[in-house]
Amino acid sequence: MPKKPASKKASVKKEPAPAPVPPAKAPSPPNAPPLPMMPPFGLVPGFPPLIPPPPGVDPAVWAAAAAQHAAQQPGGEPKSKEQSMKDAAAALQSAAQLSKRRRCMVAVDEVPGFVRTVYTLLRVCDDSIIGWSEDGTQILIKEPDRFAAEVCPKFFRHRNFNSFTRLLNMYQFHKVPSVQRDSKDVCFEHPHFQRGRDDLLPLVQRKGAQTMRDELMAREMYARPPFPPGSGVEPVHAVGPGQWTRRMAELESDVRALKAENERLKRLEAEREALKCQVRTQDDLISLLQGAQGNHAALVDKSAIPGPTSVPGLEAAKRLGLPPPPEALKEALAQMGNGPLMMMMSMMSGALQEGLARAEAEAQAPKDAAALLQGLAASTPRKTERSEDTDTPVAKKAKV
Amino acid sequence: MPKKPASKKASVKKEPAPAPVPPAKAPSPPNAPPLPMMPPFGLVPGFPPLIPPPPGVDPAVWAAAAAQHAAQQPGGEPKSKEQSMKDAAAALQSAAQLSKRRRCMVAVDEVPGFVRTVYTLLRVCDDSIIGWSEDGTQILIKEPDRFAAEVCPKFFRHRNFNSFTRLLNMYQFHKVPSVQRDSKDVCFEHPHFQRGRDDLLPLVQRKGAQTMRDELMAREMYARPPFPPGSGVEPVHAVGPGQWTRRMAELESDVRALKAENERLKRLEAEREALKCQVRTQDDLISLLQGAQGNHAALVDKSAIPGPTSVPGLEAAKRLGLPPPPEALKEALAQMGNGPLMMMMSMMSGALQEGLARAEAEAQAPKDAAALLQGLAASTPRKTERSEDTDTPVAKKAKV
Amino acid sequence: MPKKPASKKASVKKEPAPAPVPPAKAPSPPNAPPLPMMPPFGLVPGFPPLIPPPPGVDPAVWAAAAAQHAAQQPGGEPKSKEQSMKDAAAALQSAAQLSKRRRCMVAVDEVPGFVRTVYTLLRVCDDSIIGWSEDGTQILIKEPDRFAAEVCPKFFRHRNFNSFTRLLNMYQFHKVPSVQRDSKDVCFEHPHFQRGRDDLLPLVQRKGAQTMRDELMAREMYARPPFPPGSGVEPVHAVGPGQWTRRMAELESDVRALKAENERLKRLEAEREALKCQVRTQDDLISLLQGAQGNHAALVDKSAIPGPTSVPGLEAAKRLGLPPPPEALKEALAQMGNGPLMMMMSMMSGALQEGLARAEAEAQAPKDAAALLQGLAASTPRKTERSEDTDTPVAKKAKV
DNA sequence: CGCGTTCTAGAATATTCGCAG
DNA sequence: GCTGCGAATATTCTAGAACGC
Repeated sequence: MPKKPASKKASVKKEPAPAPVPPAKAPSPPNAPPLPMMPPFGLVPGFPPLIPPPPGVDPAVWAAAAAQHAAQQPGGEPKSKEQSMKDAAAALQSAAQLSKRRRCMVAVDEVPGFVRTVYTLLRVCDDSIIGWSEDGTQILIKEPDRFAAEVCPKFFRHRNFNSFTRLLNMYQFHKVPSVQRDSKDVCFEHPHFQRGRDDLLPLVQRKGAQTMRDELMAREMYARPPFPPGSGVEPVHAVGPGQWTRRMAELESDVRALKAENERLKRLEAEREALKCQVRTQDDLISLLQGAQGNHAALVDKSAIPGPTSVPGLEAAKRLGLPPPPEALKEALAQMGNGPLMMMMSMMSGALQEGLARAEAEAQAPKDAAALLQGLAASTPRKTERSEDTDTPVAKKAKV
Repeated sequence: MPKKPASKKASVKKEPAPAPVPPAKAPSPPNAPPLPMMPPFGLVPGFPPLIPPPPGVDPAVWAAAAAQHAAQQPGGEPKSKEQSMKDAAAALQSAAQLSKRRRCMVAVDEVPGFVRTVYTLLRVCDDSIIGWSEDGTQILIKEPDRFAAEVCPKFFRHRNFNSFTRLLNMYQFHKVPSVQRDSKDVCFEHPHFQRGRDDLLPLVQRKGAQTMRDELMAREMYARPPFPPGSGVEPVHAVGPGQWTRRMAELESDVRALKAENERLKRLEAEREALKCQVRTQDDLISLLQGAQGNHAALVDKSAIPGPTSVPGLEAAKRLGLPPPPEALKEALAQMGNGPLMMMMSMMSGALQEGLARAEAEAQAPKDAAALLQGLAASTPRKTERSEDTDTPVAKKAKV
Repeated sequence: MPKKPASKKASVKKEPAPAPVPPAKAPSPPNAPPLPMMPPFGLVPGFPPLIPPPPGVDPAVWAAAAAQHAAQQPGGEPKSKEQSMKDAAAALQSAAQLSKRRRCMVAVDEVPGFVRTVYTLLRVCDDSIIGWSEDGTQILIKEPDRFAAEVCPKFFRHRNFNSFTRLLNMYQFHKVPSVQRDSKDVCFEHPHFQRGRDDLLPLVQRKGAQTMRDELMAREMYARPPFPPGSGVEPVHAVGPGQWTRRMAELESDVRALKAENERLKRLEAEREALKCQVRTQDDLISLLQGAQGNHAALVDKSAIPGPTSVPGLEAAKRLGLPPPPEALKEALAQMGNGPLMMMMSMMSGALQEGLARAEAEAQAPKDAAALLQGLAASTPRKTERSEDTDTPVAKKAKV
């Protein structure tokens, strides 16, 4: 697995001014050495030193510890615990994130962020709130309330004790029933989570983590599934192993077909896109016609319809904050009596009738009819294989 | 699925001190009524009132709005915006959580917490940072930086603009590219997220919402092919379907789903095809109307419209000055009994008659016509299988 | 893998104009020469010198740096940072382009343009905005906002921080979460991107770069997972160990793509649905217009338009006993050469025939005409390849 | 074809709620 | 009762995909 141990320690300096999470108040003395480079672990007073030579330690984690250490360096004065916790929390935040994000199919020996966070948390928090059990195999939250209110928000994005326990459970910690009935302290443990044993931390893994899962699974499964593309094996247990080859082939075939199909759909989709534009344009046109109807002079200039987006009526409706009721238009149209169209129609009908009358009047001559007929006959059939096509609709309408 | 909308309001109080996310400083005025219950909506100044009787409104949300309202009640003085935002944020925090959590297989008309949060956020936040677009259809984040730094932590558990956008995308919002290149403002929209339309909010749903979950799950479960591994072989490491088995199963499941999906799409495609025809017909009609109208007002020619409005045949006909390529119309006509068109045509028949009549009048050479006719008839290849077909219509009409 | 670090320096001179290496004059201004340097590299104060003989350095880049350096020579006064950055950006612009174009199937040791740009950027930009981490292993963007607004446009074609990070990710940089939760500074790192180590830059390659192609391929092939179990089977089809892996990967990739595609199509389908509604509405509108036209008062009831099948207009027309065949747009129509109309007219030929026939009937020579007609129709050339013959007369007449 | 820019989605972890044993 | 877990959303980092050059 690819690991990048190099440059790890260096990254410690990454946190120039750890300036922990919350306050901006003098995170670190300006003149103070930015970040002492010495091995950062094992410096928290009262706690066993972390293994000095971090073997497979994630650089970020190392950095976190360093940051915390640095924060404590100046002096263990007032903020001692306070500030150190803050710093540690901050450092951990990033460390956790780092290791996690980077993970994705990580090496098996990676320490989950949460685990690291809790581990650090135990070192920097006030013992009156949370700490190790005497034997160093359990976590003892003595004051759950304070822990939730004061500690949680510094290390997590919440202030609920339940959220903390949820994650503990997620990482396979288990609650240890308190001996005393009334005591409010809570106790958790994990076989591989022990004081001073951060070498075991990588074994504390999330429930559904695929960290090594894949590898293990694969190895476990061993290549059972992809059973050798038919050799002489399938026949034996026809149902079983040979299945794989067949399934594989089917899958590939299906995928090929689907791809082709989708290709076709995509093409059609493009066509649809054009259709959309067309509809939009029609919409504009209709609006225009309607507008012209209402006001002969005020014709909407089409040039005013720059893009496909502007649909006069719609825009107006939008601006008015109206629910877009298409009926409104229709109603309005109905009420206002359609000017242009009606005009046009009436005009047409008038002219037609007139023309017809005239034609009739003039139609005394059969020869004329013949001439007409000629033209007619010539034009009618037009390469239509089945003339019904041409005639039928017309005929029907004519009858009406 | 079981719904228990009742008891919502009560649960609001579940968060004793919502104490918003960040600091512990005075989460809410000690004396202020925790959560006034009166109808809370429509009180934010400057924004259109929400519909008074919330139809599908989640009780928790209602409570949240109430809280926000209450916060503003005391006085609109200094912290007006400030404090109101804070309170709203706090209330929303819990409300959102509540409504969401409670959801689990929710009814479709529930409003996701995030959506409600954003909606409220838009009412209480400084307009110089974030607000509605003019027409109320878009979210306009005018100052993303300030939004991330100041607003986000009040309504969410983070201060990253990206996290905000991620969720917007999750809820199917889409970014609207800014017109100006240099402007840093960001714009998002969702078809059902509009100002003053909280009745539409239930339609804004998360991507993988469980609404469909059931269906998917069922389908996937139903087709559980993943179990093919040899019968007698796997038991050994029956630990779990390994990598390969799992991947294979997933693949097959996916392919199945895709097939079904494509099937559906294909069906819809057919529908689309009909739509196209309809549009084409409409286009022709509009052209016609336009042309008629053109007499009066000289309307802009449709060809001036940028979009792909052209109906191949029609456009071509226009440009060529017309030799009639009627197939397009015919097809459309044939495929869809289009009322308007038929009407049009019937009406036009008159015009044609007139035109013919005139032609007749101009036809001074009857004999020529007759001769031509004769010649034509004589020379014409007789290969017409059913000449009646051709004649019939004419005959019929003649009878009329 | 083939590496050709050698010959690089030589190639430097390849770029003649760039005023390469030796802007000898005033190598370093008195106080703080931003970028003094003879051989352009390795002179930045406070930073370890770049390796004088740039091994994998692209000539163009080298030239770019030189150019930038030269530009600064005159004086490192006011614009020092400002101008230098500008120049560097400009130089890089071209350099990047050049080197890239030149590349194509690059050698493995080429430095991608973006990488070089960032590397340079780190030298010339204001440290308060972006800079190296203390240990020189990470990029620290202290003010993302300013970086996006001020620096980005100088080195890239955008001003979005996200675009920058996208590329960083593309080149396998990883984000290092900020220590402070509230701090807005962003930190990225790449194992081979370190201060003063431009000899490592060639190792910073784009994700899909062909450089690694080989390695990846090899590794994947190598990881012949599905194949382990079979005992005596593999040998048979030992064609390729990675066969199964590859096929599987391809399948999965395909399925992913198909899923995404279908997702898109589904979305579009929804859009289409809206389109359908729109079309329907338009249809109604057109019907309405027409109806109004034919009869001012008799508006078709919308409720009567259930589906696309109903033909309101026609029905109305029927019921109203539409005024016969209307119109005569004659000259108007003829003049404006209206395509659709002409088309219509041609299609109306049937109706025309009828009208003519009727006229004829009323005329004095019914039978003659009828006879002629019949003969004509029967003999009429159906499916005449050249419809012009047929159509022309009619068209001509109509136009007249 | 490749790269850069943009928008969106994937993938892993974190936080919350509710249920079951 | 209360621990452990499923399931949904939230947050973060990274990758996919479309488009322009």
